[in-house]
Order: sequence, then C-alpha cells, then structure tokens
Amino acid sequence: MAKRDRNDLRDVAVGLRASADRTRNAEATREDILEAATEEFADKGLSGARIDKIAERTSSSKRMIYYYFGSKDALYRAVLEREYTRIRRAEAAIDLGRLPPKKALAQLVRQSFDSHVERPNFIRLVMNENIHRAEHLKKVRGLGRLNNALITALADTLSRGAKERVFRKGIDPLDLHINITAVCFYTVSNRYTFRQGFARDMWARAEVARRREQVVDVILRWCAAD
Amino acid sequence: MAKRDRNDLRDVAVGLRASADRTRNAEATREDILEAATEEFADKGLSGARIDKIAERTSSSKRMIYYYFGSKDALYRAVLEREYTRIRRAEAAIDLGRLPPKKALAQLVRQSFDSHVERPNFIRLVMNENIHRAEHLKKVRGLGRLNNALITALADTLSRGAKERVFRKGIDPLDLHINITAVCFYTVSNRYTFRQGFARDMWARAEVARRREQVVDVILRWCAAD
Amino acid sequence: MAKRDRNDLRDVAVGLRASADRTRNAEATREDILEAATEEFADKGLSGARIDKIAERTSSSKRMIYYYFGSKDALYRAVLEREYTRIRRAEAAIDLGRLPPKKALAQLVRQSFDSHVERPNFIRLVMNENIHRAEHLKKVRGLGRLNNALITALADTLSRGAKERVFRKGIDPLDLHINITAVCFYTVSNRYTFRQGFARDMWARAEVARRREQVVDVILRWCAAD
Amino acid sequence: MAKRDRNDLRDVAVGLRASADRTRNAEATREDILEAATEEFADKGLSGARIDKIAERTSSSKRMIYYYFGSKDALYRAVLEREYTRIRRAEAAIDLGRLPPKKALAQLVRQSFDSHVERPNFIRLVMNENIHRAEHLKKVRGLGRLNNALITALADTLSRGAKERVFRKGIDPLDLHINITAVCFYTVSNRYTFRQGFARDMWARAEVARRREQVVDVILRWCAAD
DNA sequence: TATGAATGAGCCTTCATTCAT
DNA sequence: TATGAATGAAGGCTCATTCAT
Repeated sequence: MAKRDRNDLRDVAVGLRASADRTRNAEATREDILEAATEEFADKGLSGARIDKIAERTSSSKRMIYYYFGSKDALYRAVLEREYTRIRRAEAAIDLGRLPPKKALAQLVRQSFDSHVERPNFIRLVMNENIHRAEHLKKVRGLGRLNNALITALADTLSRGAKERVFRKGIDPLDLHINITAVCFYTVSNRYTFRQGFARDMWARAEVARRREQVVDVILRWCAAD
Repeated sequence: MAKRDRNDLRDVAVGLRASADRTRNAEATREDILEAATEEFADKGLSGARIDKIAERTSSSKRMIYYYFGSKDALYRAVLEREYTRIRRAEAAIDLGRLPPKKALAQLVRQSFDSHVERPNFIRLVMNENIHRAEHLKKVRGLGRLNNALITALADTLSRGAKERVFRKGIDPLDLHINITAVCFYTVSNRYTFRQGFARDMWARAEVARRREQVVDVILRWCAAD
Repeated sequence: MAKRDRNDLRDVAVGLRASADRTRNAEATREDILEAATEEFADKGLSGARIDKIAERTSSSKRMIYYYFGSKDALYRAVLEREYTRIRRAEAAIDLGRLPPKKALAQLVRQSFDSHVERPNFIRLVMNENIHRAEHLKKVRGLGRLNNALITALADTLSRGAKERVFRKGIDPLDLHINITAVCFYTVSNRYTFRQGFARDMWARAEVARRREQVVDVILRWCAAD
Repeated sequence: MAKRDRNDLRDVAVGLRASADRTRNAEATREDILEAATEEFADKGLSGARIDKIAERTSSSKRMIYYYFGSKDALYRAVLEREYTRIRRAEAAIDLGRLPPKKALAQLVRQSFDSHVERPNFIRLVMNENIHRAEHLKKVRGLGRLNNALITALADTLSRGAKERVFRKGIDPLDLHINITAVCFYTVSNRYTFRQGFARDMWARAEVARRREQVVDVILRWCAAD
C-alpha cells in the first residue's frame, strides 16, 4: 500500500495548500459580497435590494451569500457594521496636532465634509436606517455608543478656543457635532430632491467646493467669540 | 305612464344630488387611501410598503386603490405630490408682515423648524426619494421648480437686514435656505441613528425646544453683520 | 290644479316621445354594442376580449352591456348568432338563375370566396369557436342544422352538370361544399402565419384576385368529367 | 484533513455525475412543462390558458415554470417554437425516393394529411396565432422563413410530372403547397363548427379515412395533365 | 335607461430561501 | 466550498360583475 500512502501524503499537501487558498478566498469572497451588497442596499434600500442582483454584482454565487451571511437581513447588518466601523476608524485617526483652535476646527469641519462627500453610499444607508427607525442598526453587535474620539477632539478644540477668547464659552461639543454633521450631511443626502426643486446642482464639482467653505464659515461664525 | 315620467324627472333630480354625494364619497375615499398610503410609504419606503397593508389602514379595499390610482407607483407619486403641495402651500402663506429683519429671519427659521418637526412622514418620504435619486419625484406632474415664495421672503429679509446693517452683505438667499433646511432637516431625519450613536434623544420634547432656538442662533450668527 | 294637469299632459307627450326614442335608441345601442363586441372578440378571442375595451369602442357604457346582454358569455353568443345569421341569410339569397352548370359552380365558388374575404372577423370567430370545441356555438339558440339552401344549390348544379356530362357522377354535395370552403377559408384564416413562414402575402390585393380564380380552378377540375 | 480532501476530490467526481443527472432532470422538467403547456394553450388559447392549470398537469410546480421560462408569454413562445420545429423537422425528413410523380404527389399529400390529423394541438395553436395576427410567432427566434425542404420536394415532383406529361405545366409549387395544406388543415381545424352546422362528423375514424383519399383526389385532379 | 363607484375572486409574477449533490 | 434546481409564501394587479342612485 505504498501507493496509497504516497497519495495520502500528497493529499495532505494539497489539503494544506487548498485550505490556505480557501481561507484567503473565503476572506476575499466575503469582501466581494459585502462590496456588492453595499452598492445594492445603498441604491435600493433594504427591501428594494435583490439578493439576485447582489449575486450578479459578485464574482461568486447567490448560494455563497447564504453560506457566508445566512440571510438578507444579516447581510444588511454586516454591511452596516462594516460601513460604520470604517467611518469610526477614520474619525479615531484624526490628529489635529497643535493647530490653533480656529484652524483646528476648520480642519475638523473640512474632514467631516469630505468624509460625507466621499461616502455617499454610507449616507444613503443611514437614511435608510432612519426610515426604518434604526431597527437594524440596533441589532448590529459591536457598535456601542463610543464616538468619543471625535467628540473629545471637538471638546478639546472648543475649550482651547474659549481660553484664547476666539470661541464663545458654553458651547456643547455634542451640539457642535450635530451642527457640523447637519450641514455636511444635507449636502450629500438631499442633493437629488434639491435639484428637482431648485435650479442648482449642489453636487456639481465647483458647487461642492464652494459649499465646503461655506460650511466651515457657518460653523466658525457660530462658535466665534462675540 | 305619466307617473313613470314624473318619476323619471324626479330621478334626474335625485341623480344630480346623488351624483354630488358620490363625488364627495369618491373624494373622501381617495383622501382616505392617500392618508393610509402616506403612513405606509413613509414607514417602509416604496418597495417595503405593502398594498395590502395600505388597504387594511383604509375603510375601503385594495381593489379601490387600483380603481383610483392604477398602480403602486402611481399611488406613491400621488402621495409625493400631495405632500409636496402641502408644504409649498404652507410656505407660500408665510407673511412676515413688517417685522424687523432679525425677528423676521428668526421667525422664518422657527416656522421652517416647526414644519419639519410636524411632518416627520414628509421627511422620510424625502429621504426615500433621495435614496432613489428622486426618480419618482421627477415623474410627478405639476411640481415645477417654483419655491419662489420662500426664497423671495428670504431675499427680502436679507436685503432689509443688510440695509439696516444688522446682516452681512452678499449672502445668497438660496444658500441661506439650504443652511436653514439642513439644520432643521437633520434634527428630524437622523434622530434614530443619532440616538443609536450617542446618549441623547434629539426627539425628546425638551430637546426639540432647545434645538429650535439653537438652530435660530446658528442661522442668525451666520447672517449677522461683523 | 290646472297647472298640474297641464304638466301631466305634457308628461304624457314627453313620455310617448321618449318611449319611442328609447325604443329606437335601444335597438341602436344594441347594434352599437354588438358591432364593437364583434371586433373585440374577433381580435382577441373570448377570453382575451375585455368588457372594458368593448365599452370603450361603444358610444354607451359598460353598464349598458350588462343591461342588454347580461354577461360576457351571453354577449359573445349574441355576436356569434348575429354573424352566423348574416352568413346564412346571404347563402339563402343565392340565385343561380339558369346558368349552365360550370358557370353556375364557378359563380358559387366565387361568391363563397368573396364572402370569406369580406368577413375576416367571422372567420376569426369561427377559429375561436373551433379552439373551444364549439362549446359556445352549441348554446346559441335558433341556429339549427339547416344550411340547406347552399347545399341544395350545389346538389342541383352537380346533377345538372352530370346530366350534361360536364361533371363527374357521384360527387357528394356536402363533400363539394367542404372542399370549396376549405380552400376559401384557408386564404383568409391562415394569412398571418403563412406570411411568417413564406415570402408571400396571400392578403395582397393582386394575390387575392389570383387566388380567387385558382380556387375556382381547383374546384372545377375536381368536378370535371374525365 | 487528508480524509476531508479525499472527500473533496470524490465530491468533484460525484459533482460531475450529479451535474449530468441534474441537467437531465432540468431537461426533463422543461419538457414536462412544455408538454403540459402545449395542451393548455391549444385548448384555451394564450389568454384563456391558466398557469395554475399548466402547473397542475405538471409533475413540478408553478414556480418552476417561471424558473425555466420567465413569463406566460415566453412559455407560449417556447411552445410555438417547439411545435413548429417538430413539424419542420418532419417535413425535412420526407424522402420520396424514386416514386413516379403521381405516386410521389399522392404520398406527399397523405403525409401532410396525416401530420395534420396527428397534431390537432398544433392546428389549434396556429389558429390562435392567426387570431392574434401572428404577433407571438413573429417574436419566436430561430424560425426563419425556410420551409424549403417541402417546397423543393413539391417543385421536383411537379417538374418530373410535367416532363412525363402526367401533370400540367406551370403549376407554382407554393400554390400547390397552399392547396394541399388548405384541404388538410380544414379537416382538422373546422371539425367542431362543421359538426354543429351539418349532420356529419368529419372527425369520425371512417370519415377521416375517406376524406384522406378525397384530398389526394382533389390535388391530383388539379395537377393532372389535361 | 343610464352612470360612477365598488368588489371578490383569481391571475401572473417575484422573492428569499433551501435542497441535493 | 460551491452549484444549479427547486419551492412556499406572498405581492401586485386584472377582470367580470353588481350596487346605489
């Protein structure tokens, strides 16, 4: 049975290689699916999205979606988690160095603006969640309430600014965050209905650039010391 | 036969009255359906909404929905048109009288804020439209680009304020409108995901009241003369 | 109450006039509906036809169709009866005078051919009946098995021809009728599928004329004495 | 893990075999559905046919019909294509060997007659198509205008017959085809309405046999040299 | 006679999901 | 891991028909 043994040995080798490949492929396949699903869910919402369409955008098959994610809802949650995690990771990486308060705040606003503009799909997912009262977001594990990184940065900047008399006192960092996000979010979120109602395209390149500075202006004037 | 003919004549009269009744009922049925549909579409989006559910909320039947509106899409469009028309009619009715510029602007902002808070379903429909690139809104007839009433009021207020040196010069009325809407819209639109991310409920009664004044503050500070 | 009486008298007059009008209208309305229904049923078959479409083609309303005919099936039967009656009445009116047998037969064939060509809707109704195993035709009252007029004419012509040695003996008149009808019917009935299969349009004016004479030729050669 | 891999390898083998089985089943399922659909469509026409009824006649389900054919119309087209292809394949297989012209033509006519009698469902589908102006047949891909096989055989027989002075000169092969088909088609297509109008059942076994020879007679007499 | 509103039954179709291999 | 076949449940929509006046 020497032949048998040799075959067995070869099988082991093949098995290891295959296993590694499979692992690597598994990761890649998951990513592939998530990418496709993000597009589809952002485009159509949860109920409008079609598993078949997602499978088509994928290099793998519909069956694989169920193999990896179990159900449409679970896939949607995985997409939400991935997108939120990305955003938070980006926010956590913010480093204002030792910029003077005004410049620091301006930079924070610009970063926020850019991150909204760069991820319109995320904005649409958020809108979709709000339509559904965040019922799916609630179920996403590992997404506790800790956006502290950004809020802390804002608080720090505000207090430095107040000390230097360039900002008013008493501004709540979370309020500031809300206002920044509001003006940034709207630019991306409502561009389609806005274009329908008014003769201006908020999404045109020049218009985005102009709006970016206006958004900074709105925030800085709100914080400015009297 | 004379009697028969008299009856015929009476029938005509009765017919006319009845016809009015029927018309009134038809109108009522339509309204009833639209009301139910608005709820369902706002709640679930176009694809998530179920005609059966809409029918359940109605005092008439599923069949009637098709009798009056023809299709789910057409019903959705009718809902959009009705909601937009309401909003615009309200905007057109704005009368600032002869308030001084700052007070006038503050009131405009408060009205805008209130109208957002009072119509959360409209906000969700707008979000849904933006997810779908306004493809349905585009098809709504009789919704040209004329929000002039509001923009005109803003322009007038801005110019009066500039003349009286309480506002800066050079503020574009449409930009102002965007900023007002952005901060108002966000308060309503993103309350669910916000609550998920932060330990604050923007939708709590007290919080809404507080935010209302903050929104006025943001806008007035942005417009204020240096 | 003289006034009342005058009114009553006027009512009577109005009533009589109206009644006559109504009768006349009733007849006209029935015809109007039948005409529209014939078109629709011929075009779409029984199940493909739509009561709404028939109503649209009519100057009256859908409700009237039910008032006069009771149901879709009954209307269809009324259409069948009307069409069959027309054809039979035409056949009964055939008068070959004292034409010599060959000319008489030729004329009979041409008449049959023409009556097929002129009533394509009837041909389609017949096809539809055959698809449904004549189940509706069976139910049409007043359509007994008496096409004798035509068959008698054929029998007479055949026997005269045989006597004069221009036709073979022993030809069954009903067989002759079948063959005449077969070649005529096909020209009208299968024109669409034929055009799809071959590069010839049997329905082109010149082609119909040519086919007419060929059909006569086929029949005459079949009957000719050896 | 070696075992696992061996299983994997075996799985591949099994997979290949299974795949063949599945393919065979898929093919069988498709055929099963087509068979049932042919019956139903022939019986009721396109609009009268019910997908549910077709599913009932099947060993699979309604859902499978959509899995394989996509829509009722597409299924109908598939049925048309299959039936037409069958007929044409049969026609292409005709081999008259070296029969003398008269016998050859008689055989051609008998074959045509038999193929009509044997496929009454096809005849009904053709009638249905003609009612609908062949609009569905038009859309059937892969059904070009090439019935040449049969026409060529007819042309060949005619020219041989003319050379041998048993047939007239100048008969157009397509005309001949039309006449053959007309008399054959009618026997099957109009049997129901005919029975309703006359006291004879064209579809009775003996009657079919008699008609078969009569049809041959009609055609041969038409072609015979004077 | 005539009309618009209303309706129940049922039809075509879709979709997420599972099975067999 | 991977795949094509299969499916139950439900969703959108249509149609002949009737009601109220």
